Amino acid sequence: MSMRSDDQATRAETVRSLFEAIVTTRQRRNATARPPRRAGQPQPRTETAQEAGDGLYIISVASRMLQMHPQTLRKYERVGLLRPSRTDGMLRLYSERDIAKLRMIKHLVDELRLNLAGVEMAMAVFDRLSTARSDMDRTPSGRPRAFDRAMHDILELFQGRPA
Amino acid sequence: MSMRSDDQATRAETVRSLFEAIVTTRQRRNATARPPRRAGQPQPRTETAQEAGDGLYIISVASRMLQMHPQTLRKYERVGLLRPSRTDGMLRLYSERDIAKLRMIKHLVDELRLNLAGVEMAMAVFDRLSTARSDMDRTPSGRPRAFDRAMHDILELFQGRPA
DNA sequence: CGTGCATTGACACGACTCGTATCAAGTCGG
DNA sequence: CCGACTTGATACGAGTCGTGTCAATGCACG
Repeated sequence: MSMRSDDQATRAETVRSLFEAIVTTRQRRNATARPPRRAGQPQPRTETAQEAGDGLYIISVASRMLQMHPQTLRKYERVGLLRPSRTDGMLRLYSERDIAKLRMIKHLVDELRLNLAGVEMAMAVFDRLSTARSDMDRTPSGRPRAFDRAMHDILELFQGRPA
Repeated sequence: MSMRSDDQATRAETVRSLFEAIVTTRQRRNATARPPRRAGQPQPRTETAQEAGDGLYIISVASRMLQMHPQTLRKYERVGLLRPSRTDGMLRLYSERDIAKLRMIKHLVDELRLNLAGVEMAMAVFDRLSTARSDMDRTPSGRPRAFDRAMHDILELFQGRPA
């Protein structure tokens, strides 16, 4: 009882990083434009049609990474939970941030048993909270307003704002 | 199109009060112990089996007030969303606060299409937020801590805290 | 103190949601 | 140009949720 298995511990750690991943990815996207991809390297990667480089994955690769069915990924996009970019030929391209988001969705659905409406709500709440958090870090003087705005937004979410 | 029907307007007002009702009821419960029930009065109420007095309603009355099926109310209690008090004979007694909670649940299920797991999550988030709010009002000096604690709690909810 | 109506818990059924399987048509890269 | 992959659409099984029904029990009223 008092002993946590290693599996439990690592799973908890993974879960904790689900949400951090999304904000950090968002921050990185704003901060550094593109650090990797050294120019001199001759790109010895095999790079079949599977990979599009630079942290973009087509659906087969993404679904294998996430252990999720490709049709599930397509359905999530269909209901508006996600919007991966596309190639010219309309092939889906999942970014690292998309992957993190999908991992979070998978957790909310599989572990917490939320339906897709609940997932949408949870992600919206999370978004408002992390926005307030970063606003507070940026301008500590406006802390109360940030919280009040987040609370107001979340209350409106609960009240069924369509947008 | 540009004209909102009275029905829409009143419904929006009702929805806005759903959440307020819960906190105000909670506050009232803490503030004044029990103002009604004058001792000298001979209790001239007809009081069929329908009413238990003092803002307590048996299931048939509650379900009629809320336009919800009695079995639905029982199921909500069964899954842990609610815990109405009971008479000695195990009859359910729904308080005003229970009614407000049920109204909120009805909205989350019917309008926002959440499943019961989502309802539980939403109510827990709402609880953490309103707790933080009242903490902040009580001790303005500890504002940042209140927000951080609420955010931390909500994050843990998303991570699947069983309790 | 009995009689009739309401409530209790348990079970079952229909509608809906969600993940998955399948299909023909179109896309991609060698 | 060809084979492997992706696309959107459709269909099916499993699970959830609201509701209906049932026998047993509680409660108010005469």
